[in-house]
Amino acid sequence: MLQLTKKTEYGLIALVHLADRGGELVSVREIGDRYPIPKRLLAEVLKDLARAELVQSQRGATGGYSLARPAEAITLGQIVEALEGRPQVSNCETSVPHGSALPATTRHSECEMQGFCRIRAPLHRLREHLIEMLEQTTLASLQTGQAIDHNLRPRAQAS
Amino acid sequence: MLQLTKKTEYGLIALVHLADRGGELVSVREIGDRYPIPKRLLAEVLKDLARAELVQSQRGATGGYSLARPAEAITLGQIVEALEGRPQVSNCETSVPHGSALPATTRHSECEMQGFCRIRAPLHRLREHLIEMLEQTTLASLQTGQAIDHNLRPRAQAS
DNA sequence: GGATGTCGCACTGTTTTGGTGCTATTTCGG
DNA sequence: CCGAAATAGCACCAAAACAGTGCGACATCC
Ligand code: SF4
Ligand code: SF4
Repeated sequence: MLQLTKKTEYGLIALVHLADRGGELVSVREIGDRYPIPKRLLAEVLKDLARAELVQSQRGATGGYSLARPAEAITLGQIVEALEGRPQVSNCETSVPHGSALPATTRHSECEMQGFCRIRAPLHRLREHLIEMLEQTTLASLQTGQAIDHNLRPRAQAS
Repeated sequence: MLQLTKKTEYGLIALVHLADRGGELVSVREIGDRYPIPKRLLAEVLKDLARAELVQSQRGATGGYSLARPAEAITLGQIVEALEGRPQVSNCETSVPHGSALPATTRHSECEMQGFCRIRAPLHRLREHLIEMLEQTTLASLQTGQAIDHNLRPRAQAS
């Protein structure tokens, strides 16, 4: 449905919270206590984020997570990729997330009409734009509330 | 996964094919014979498209479908909306497609933290941009192969 | 009146998503 | 040294969305 998953939303929330804390170690418990998110699932999300090296983890008591780099250097694109794989618009090619978690079962995905498909190229181009958009949205911009200003300039059939 | 459904792809293919035929009546059979799409499902798609008034239908023998307006006046946004509902990025608010086909079950969707959600606003803004992007892509631009030039202008954290 | 179409809607099988269980391992604090 | 508190890994389950089908009705041309 062209919609990001709950996992991604949870991840976003966690990351924003994490960003607020600066470089401090934050436990899953702390985040889970503040937002109505199943702690267990949240933990899973953080793990994925750690695998993608967007956050650093520290095990043991007093352990937790912290951002792996400044919020300005973490993009929505990276987050989405870590949590649900590279975004695709069409159904040709299936890329698995960064880490290792996803099953990568359906290896069929060989749409029989890739050769003569009229809509394939335009769709891919659309995808590029979408990715670009995600890439321009940093965690910092989410954090400060406002932002996201990738000016897309209206064109063609205006009125 | 931020990916459009097969139904939408089928719809796109059908519409492009339809656009090529100008204003002629084209039967589901004709399209189904040219592309490896389950005819039955294709029929379902065309019906949805008709409900959304993107195509006109003519019943009876020699009947079929034709574009309801010039290809330049049909946007990807309208197509997606007809086939899978208004695109959403976050999980608050669920809008049903135009017509009547979709079940519209999940009416819960009351995310408990709408009041104090930090990521909600930015996500909504992102959604607006996405919709704008879809709205700027016309069927004509898909048909001619090239196109899609909603200049999004890079900005913020460049290097 | 029959062939060829669309219409409508319900129904089923598969895949993805959302969420949980359980056990191991790491680390701190006393 | 021991136990509490935390992450790591991985498998499992339930519910929802998606992909596809069945079938009977209605419309139109010949
Ligand atoms: S080939 Fe055309 S139809 Fe098949 S998946 Fe790629 S885009 Fe969709
Ligand atoms: S409120 Fe925040 S978390 Fe809840 S759905 Fe809207 S965006 Fe996602």
